Amino acid sequence: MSINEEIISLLKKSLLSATTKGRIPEVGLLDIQLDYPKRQEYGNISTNIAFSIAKKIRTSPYAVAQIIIESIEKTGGLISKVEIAGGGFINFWVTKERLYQVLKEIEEANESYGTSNIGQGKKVLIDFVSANPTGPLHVGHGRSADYGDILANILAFCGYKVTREYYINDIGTQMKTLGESLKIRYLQLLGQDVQLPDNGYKGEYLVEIARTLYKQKEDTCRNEEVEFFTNFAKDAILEDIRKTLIDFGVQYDSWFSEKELYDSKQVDEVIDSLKKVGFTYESEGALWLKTTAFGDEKDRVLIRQENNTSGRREHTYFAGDIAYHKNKYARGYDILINAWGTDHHGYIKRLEAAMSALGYPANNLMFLLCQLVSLRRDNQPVSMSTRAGEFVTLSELIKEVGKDVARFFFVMRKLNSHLEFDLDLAKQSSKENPVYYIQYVHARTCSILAKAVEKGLPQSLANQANLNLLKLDEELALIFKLASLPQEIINCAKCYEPHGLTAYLMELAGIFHNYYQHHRVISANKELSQARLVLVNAVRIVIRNTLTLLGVSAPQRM
RNA sequence: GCGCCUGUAGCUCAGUGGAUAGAGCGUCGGACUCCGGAUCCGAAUGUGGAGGUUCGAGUCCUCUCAGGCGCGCCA
Repeated sequence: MSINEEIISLLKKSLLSATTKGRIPEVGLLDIQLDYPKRQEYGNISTNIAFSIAKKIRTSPYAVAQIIIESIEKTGGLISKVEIAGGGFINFWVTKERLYQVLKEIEEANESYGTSNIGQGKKVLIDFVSANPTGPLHVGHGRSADYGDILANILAFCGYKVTREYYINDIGTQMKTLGESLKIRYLQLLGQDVQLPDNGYKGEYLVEIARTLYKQKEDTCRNEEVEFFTNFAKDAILEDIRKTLIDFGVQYDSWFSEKELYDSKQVDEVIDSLKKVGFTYESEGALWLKTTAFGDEKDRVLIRQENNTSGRREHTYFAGDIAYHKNKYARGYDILINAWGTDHHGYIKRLEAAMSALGYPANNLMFLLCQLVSLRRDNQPVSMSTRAGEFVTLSELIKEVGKDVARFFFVMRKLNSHLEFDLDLAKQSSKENPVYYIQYVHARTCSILAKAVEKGLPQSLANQANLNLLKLDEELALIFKLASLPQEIINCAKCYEPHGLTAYLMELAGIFHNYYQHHRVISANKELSQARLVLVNAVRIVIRNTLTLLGVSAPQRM
């Protein structure tokens, strides 16, 4: 049990004892909130439980707090002091002995320190990035990729069974346009005077793909159908996307093709199901879904009006997406997470409506919207147009600032905030750059541990060292910070927000650097050195585990 | 026009309805015979505006101002 769990358990026992003795009326189930106070004089952990109880039974928070702490068990070696402050806050101080125990736990758990089981094996599908294969990933996709991957890491750490999935929109109007655009680029290479239409893909990358095609097949493709070019472009672009994501440290468990949903008739089937439940109708030559029945602003089209040029009735993207989500449910996931760009927010209602129409529970279908990213260089916003000399692709960003920096910067902000990526700061290799500041702690701890070996100090194991020697305030604060990692991770998992971990790392790094600056780890006092080496090793493990969750490397030397 | 999101320090942003609102950058001033100076210590600056709910509001509600995004039989 973690320290937080132990305190919650103490509080529950205390409340139970107080209510059975009739000192506090029965108040029903309470969600006990613990907090890490900002000020040292408020202890290690505090709770506002007395305020919530006082509100329900209309009495003073101070009186309730008084009763609670009188009923609290003070044996058990967890708490050294309990106080009431600020009119009803209950503040706890954790014993040194319990903190030393944490050092042992960290050493023993090693790579798995920070894990928990709040997920209880529930299956989660995270669908993220899923950019159309019509061009390279840009920096906005980078943020989604970073977010989705880190969220997946965190949920896995918390005991969920996680699948990372990329949904490929490999069919439909855009794919056709892509094929047409490539064909024109190819024919241009052959010297033909043909121009891209206004809606064509104008990016330089398609010219390069045309060159690749020419290298492979020379001029033998001039009479191929558009579909041939679509496939060639799609494969080349998907390969580029995959490679960029791997360079970024993001690996998917599953790549899901929209086209296969059509080929295997799953789209037709889901439309039949929707017809059967009576939520569809024909109008103006199209098939509509009555999403307004579920709170959408207007009804949405599933199958489009007959197209003049193709003479066919084509499905909308929406139709495919309904089949896709039905398929996700059918695969037995408990939680479906869609990490989308904020520009898709208008689309959420209609998809929820469709799933409700099919009878699926809406509450385990999550939409997490990722706000836009802007770049800043030389204190100026960088234009996001594809003008020459100004990068916009994720791949270029990785080349310029490095994977570690890019990943850390993308996750520093709350998902819902606009993110301004400061390239100048990102490229500084000094303390100004938070990534190096944190990685430096890891390198430093490794270096200290190596120095200890060099000096012939025996291998320091927590259960062999005399940890009682760690009694400085800085040391106890450092250990307490290490002790709070599992709870920090749980908090991130509960609200699907990983950015708290960057703040955690900054704080931990600050405490450590300060400690290091003022106290020698390895000194003439061998026993003390041993104890401090255990602490340093624990810091190393916590920094490494947290950076790993963030997809950032933990270098031993820098 | 309608809908969603965002307004917190000079800049970029944290901040589960709780205690004296924090961090990084930038600015200014300091610290090294040492286990890594890619480090450390110190200083200044405040919630867009108006009401309301509450014992308590940056956080919840209403209005207002400013910015972003969306409002296709595109995806």
